[in-house]
Amino acid sequence: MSIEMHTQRASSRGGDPKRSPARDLRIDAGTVEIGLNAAIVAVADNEPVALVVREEADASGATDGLPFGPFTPRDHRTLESGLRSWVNEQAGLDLGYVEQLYTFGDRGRHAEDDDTAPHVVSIGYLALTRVNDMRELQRGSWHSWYQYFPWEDWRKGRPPILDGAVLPRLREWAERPQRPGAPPRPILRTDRVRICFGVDGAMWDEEKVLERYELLYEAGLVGEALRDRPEFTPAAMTEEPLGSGMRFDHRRILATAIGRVRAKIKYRPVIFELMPDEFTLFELQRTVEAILGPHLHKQNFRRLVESAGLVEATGEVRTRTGGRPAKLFRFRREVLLERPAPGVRVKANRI
Amino acid sequence: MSIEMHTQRASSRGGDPKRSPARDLRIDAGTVEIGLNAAIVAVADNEPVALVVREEADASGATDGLPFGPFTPRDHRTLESGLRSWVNEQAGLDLGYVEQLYTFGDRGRHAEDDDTAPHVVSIGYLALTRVNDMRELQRGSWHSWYQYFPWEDWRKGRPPILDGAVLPRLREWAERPQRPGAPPRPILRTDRVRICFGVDGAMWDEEKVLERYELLYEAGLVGEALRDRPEFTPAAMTEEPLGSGMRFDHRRILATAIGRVRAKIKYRPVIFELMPDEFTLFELQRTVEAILGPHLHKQNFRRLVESAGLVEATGEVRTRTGGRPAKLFRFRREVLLERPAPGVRVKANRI
DNA sequence: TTATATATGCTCATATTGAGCATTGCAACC
DNA sequence: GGTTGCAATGCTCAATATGAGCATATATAA
Repeated sequence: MSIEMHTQRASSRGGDPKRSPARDLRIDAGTVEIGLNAAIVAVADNEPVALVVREEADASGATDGLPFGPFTPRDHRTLESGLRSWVNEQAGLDLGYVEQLYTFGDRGRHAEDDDTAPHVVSIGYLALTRVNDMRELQRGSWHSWYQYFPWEDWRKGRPPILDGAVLPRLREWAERPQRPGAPPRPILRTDRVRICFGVDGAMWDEEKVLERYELLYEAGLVGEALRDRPEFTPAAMTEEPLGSGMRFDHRRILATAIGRVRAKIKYRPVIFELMPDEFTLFELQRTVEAILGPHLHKQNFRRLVESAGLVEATGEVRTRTGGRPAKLFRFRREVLLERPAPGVRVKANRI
Repeated sequence: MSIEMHTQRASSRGGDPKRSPARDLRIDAGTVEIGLNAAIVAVADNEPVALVVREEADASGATDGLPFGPFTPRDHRTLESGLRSWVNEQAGLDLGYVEQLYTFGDRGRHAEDDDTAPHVVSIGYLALTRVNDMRELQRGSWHSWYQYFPWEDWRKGRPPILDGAVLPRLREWAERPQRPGAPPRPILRTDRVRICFGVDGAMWDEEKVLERYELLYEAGLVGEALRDRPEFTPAAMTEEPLGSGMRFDHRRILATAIGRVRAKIKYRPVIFELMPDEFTLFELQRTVEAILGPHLHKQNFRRLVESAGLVEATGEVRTRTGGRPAKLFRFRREVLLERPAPGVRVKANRI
């Protein structure tokens, strides 16, 4: 490949005919199919959920996946409008808050089985929605995201699966001797386990969802690794894979989405995309904790939220809270027009 | 489009022959070309620079662009390895730190002129590199990024172009009356100008580089708008476009890159990707200021950097600083193995 | 009526941050 | 050789922000 690649686009547009060979090469080797993938997230009853569609099982037996569809530039001017349009068609859901997550180009080796099949590039999106908007779904259902990532669920304290399965098996993998003659690893496996899973003095960082999933994938402990990589034959995997698997690379996209939400609510007021119009401060706190883990001091949380000007009292109260009635609040949309609108700036890593 | 889009990928792999019409439709309408675009950033002599290649002029007269090439899945397993490989071929540069920025699907209307041309989706990448690594570039040269965004250069105080040209023309655009019968705007133009450009009591947020560029694009004040949108004829644009233009959507990608670097150095130690092995704390501060703007308190900056454990003294000193000799420091790589490695946590928005 | 549970207001010790003064040590100049 | 200028470095102090807990208010349920 010695052609001047960065001039190709110019030649295809500028109409310089003598460059057509380059253009043919490009179409031949460079054409791919774009898949738009949506991690559509809500919180219902203090349970964070994602919209999941169930299809025929893949090679690993996974039936669940995220809603997705191709990007058809003929029909949609932008990627995001394409996504909104087919989520609306498929699920009957009008997305509100949408943000792009990441573009994944490698789908694991299974995608290269058929050399003539077009390569697929997945663009992952995060959408946040309210339970009110959840009616009339044509297909798909809402699943707790912790079903796919049980080690991420710290709402009842440290999840037992960590010490029961995840860490022992990761340690075995980390201490497995290297093949003789293999190059030394730039970062030790034990260090990677320590940083990702917060052991040996390191802290658990709830935002490292993707890093943890990818480490488990590399260690062959999740179903997708079994499916994608020949060295992990079913025989080699005598124990249960960790968490429910998903088709394609959808669990990776969901992991990216969870990590992004966890990071973003701390510095942008996106938590309110998940709340009904009116709510009590404790309901707001419970929603934050459903996403981050339950480590918030109640009084300080209200001080934080109120002093940042994120909410205003409606004047109403909610009774039947189990105790004293709670004032109702609504999101102060004006903060979006003020200084860089803050999120609920709860400190990361207080676990 | 009422087909079940999210099953298509399954059918193309699972081999359900009766679905081939859907597959044909997809290939016909859904195939695109992937362009990998690199914003390769360095800081030389306290000037933040990006690698720019110069080609034939486009419709707006722009000759500068970012290095880019197509993604050829046949040759490269991942998007990032594709990027690294052709940056190496084209520019003779071995990239170190690379991170994906954003995937842009709409290139403005000029891309739809030729209906048979494949649609291009641009995946933007940010790469950080050192001046030492800058030798032996086969093509391209380093340009100050403020050449393309003069309103972002606060190193000598508030840039004059803001009050001299940018804001007057934006205000004229914001106050221009709407066409009768047009739907009311969800956010007022004046509010958008206020938030993006920090006027009327709002604060200048140095991270909103992309938002500012896109507002100027929408207002028809940058060359690319002239090129892409028929309503901005050259006749309608009697004044100079703002900043140097770039080909395709490359200035948008560079804007994304600048905003990302400015945000990221505050919470991850990526600034050291731009530093030589040994440096004084003031050199480090100057590099941060080249990127963010010059608003750092020298003593507090050292306290911050040293107490975060980001650096360690080498034991050497640098003389000829103009005053007392300065201790030399190096990056403590170990922080990457400690708690979530922090950046230089200078507060945003102190301007 | 009392027990109980939550809502909410308030205090206080501690950590972090912003700003400035004081001192040190090389280099250039007389 | 001393003096002066300049940047490096050390240190203080007030203002805020943060983490934790005590105290009180007001519902519902037994």
